[in-house]
Amino acid sequence: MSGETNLQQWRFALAVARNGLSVTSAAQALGVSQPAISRALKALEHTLGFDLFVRQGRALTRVTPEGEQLLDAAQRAVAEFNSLTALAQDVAGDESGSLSLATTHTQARYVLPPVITEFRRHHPSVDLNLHQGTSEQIAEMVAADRVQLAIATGSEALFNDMVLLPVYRWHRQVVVPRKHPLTRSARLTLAQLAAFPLVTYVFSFSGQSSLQQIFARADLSPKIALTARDSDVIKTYVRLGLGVGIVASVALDPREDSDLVALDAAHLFPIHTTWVGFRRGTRLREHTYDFLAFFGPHLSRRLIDRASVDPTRIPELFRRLVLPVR
Amino acid sequence: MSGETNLQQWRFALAVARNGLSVTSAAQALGVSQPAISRALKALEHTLGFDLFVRQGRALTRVTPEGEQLLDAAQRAVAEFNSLTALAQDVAGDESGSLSLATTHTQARYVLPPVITEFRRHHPSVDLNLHQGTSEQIAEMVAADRVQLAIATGSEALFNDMVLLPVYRWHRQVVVPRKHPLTRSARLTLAQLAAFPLVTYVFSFSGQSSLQQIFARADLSPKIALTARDSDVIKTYVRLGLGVGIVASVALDPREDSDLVALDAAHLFPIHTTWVGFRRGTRLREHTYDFLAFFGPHLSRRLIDRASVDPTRIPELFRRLVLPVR
DNA sequence: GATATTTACGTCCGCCGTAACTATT
DNA sequence: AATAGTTACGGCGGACGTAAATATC
Repeated sequence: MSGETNLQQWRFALAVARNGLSVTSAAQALGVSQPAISRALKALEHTLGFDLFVRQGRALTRVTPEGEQLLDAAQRAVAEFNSLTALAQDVAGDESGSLSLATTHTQARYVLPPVITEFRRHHPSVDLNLHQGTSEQIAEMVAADRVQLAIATGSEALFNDMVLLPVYRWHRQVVVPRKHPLTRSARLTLAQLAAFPLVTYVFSFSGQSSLQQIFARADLSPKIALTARDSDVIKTYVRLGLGVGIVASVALDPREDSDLVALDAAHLFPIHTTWVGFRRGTRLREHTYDFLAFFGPHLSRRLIDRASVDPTRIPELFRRLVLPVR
Repeated sequence: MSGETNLQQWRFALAVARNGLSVTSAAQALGVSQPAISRALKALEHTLGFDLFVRQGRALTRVTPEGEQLLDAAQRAVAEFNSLTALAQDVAGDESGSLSLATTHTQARYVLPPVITEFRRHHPSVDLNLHQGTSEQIAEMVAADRVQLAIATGSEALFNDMVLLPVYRWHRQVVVPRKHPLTRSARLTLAQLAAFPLVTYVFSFSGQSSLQQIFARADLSPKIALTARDSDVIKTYVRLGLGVGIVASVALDPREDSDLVALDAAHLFPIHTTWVGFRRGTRLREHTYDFLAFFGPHLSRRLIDRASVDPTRIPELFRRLVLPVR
């Protein structure tokens, strides 16, 4: 190995690895020209004396075994340097900076607005980037290092190497128009529900603990009138009488949705936990700690730090905490 | 904070901190000109927006509180980057590089020669730097990051933030010329010893478990004929009949010292453990693992890695190991 | 006046972006 | 043809060393 490598080269290589082995998208993600990446990568591999990526023609097809090892170590080095920078800014009392987060529709639409408002009030000069997407898209943004925080419900398996902190729990509610037959029922049952066409989230019908399976276990197979990606669409179609809606409890606004009747369904479906996550090895800025505290008041700095050090202890650390149910 | 800091700046700042806040010696240690450090430091502090060092006039007198925090984090970042580089070289199968170690006279003179020989045979292209000094000097070299490995006996307190692995144990032996009265004694006692002037190491008479105290506890106060810094000097004066020598057991060579008689003194003085240490957070090169294995065959890669991860477990990890006594 | 740090200056090297080129589909 | 990566070129900026200046003791 002749010569020195530098952090920038590793940053570039990591960006390539994280952006589907595409030099172009890595360049876009980092805001540099594409030749810059291409050249730096070549120089890096040259000083290393071996390749990090396998090429087919000019395209990168996969990471070499050596690359796996080194990119892993490089990730740690880059993370450590980023932590240093974050610490420096905090010590400087520098209020600027950015906070980028990715979350789902329901969180962005119903849960986060007051949190964001509060945050902006305390940190007006931090520029906030909120990205909305499916769990998969959120996971992708995290993987490509485009966001610092991820907020989602379930799908923990998609977020490897992250520290996932439970924030609050919610259950499903059934929504129907006024005067719907179900409003006369004192305590809903699955059988009653299954008698009507259902309108609910797309993802509620796939996966392990899907609604499908819950009904199936009771030997019921309800008709699905419509699956949507967000609660607003669901409520719209419930209003049109298309069927009975099943939405997250947080997605109901007493005022806005006063034309609808919400029926408790906590006893029918399992409870969900919404979490917020960040990459392991990241040092959070002061303002990020603040954001987390606004989001979940139990998320004290002390608790977050402990969880960061050893994420396997998270269940234990949160066991005694009574998370709010919304 | 405006602009970016870079690793080099932090390396420089760390070097200054580690070299007694002297810009000049930091420059020498890093092999760069002194203005380079001075300038980089100024630039770093400027982008940070606050000072890392307190100045009195032009001289640096101490580290600021902010500096403490940041240099600590910077150390981690730099160490992580160095680890990356070390890994890269190993993955490249790069046999070059260097291994620098600091140790005491006894180790350098009696214990290390075969280790070094073996090492050179396996890694002829690694250039080896062996520095000899007192425990304090060794600690200083470690602190200034001028050596990767330190080998010493006792003085653990001087080597903070290091991983210290026990290698072997040794006891003291009494050496006298042939026909010395003590050679007739079957089993030495402190009282017998105290009847003669003693010749031994300087450091054996200072500190916690010094010879002085051992004799004092037995109400004895032997006459000290000479204290030397190395065993060769001691043996020389024993040969001249100046007194009875007390040396490390490893410092006796059956052939070379055939004109002297060695008397067992293991029952009189506490046993010592010689250790080898390296800074926490360092990633060792392959050849360094090899060196350690040659030095202490029980120092397997697995054991070293475990000890590195959590040095507090070292006593536990080594408990079941029977260290050789020499 | 000696020592250590800072400032000044000239040079060089490295990295970047634009643009042209090339391989692959 | 379009897409993605590489090579070529010109320019800018950062970092270094030498040398001079300036504090500080």
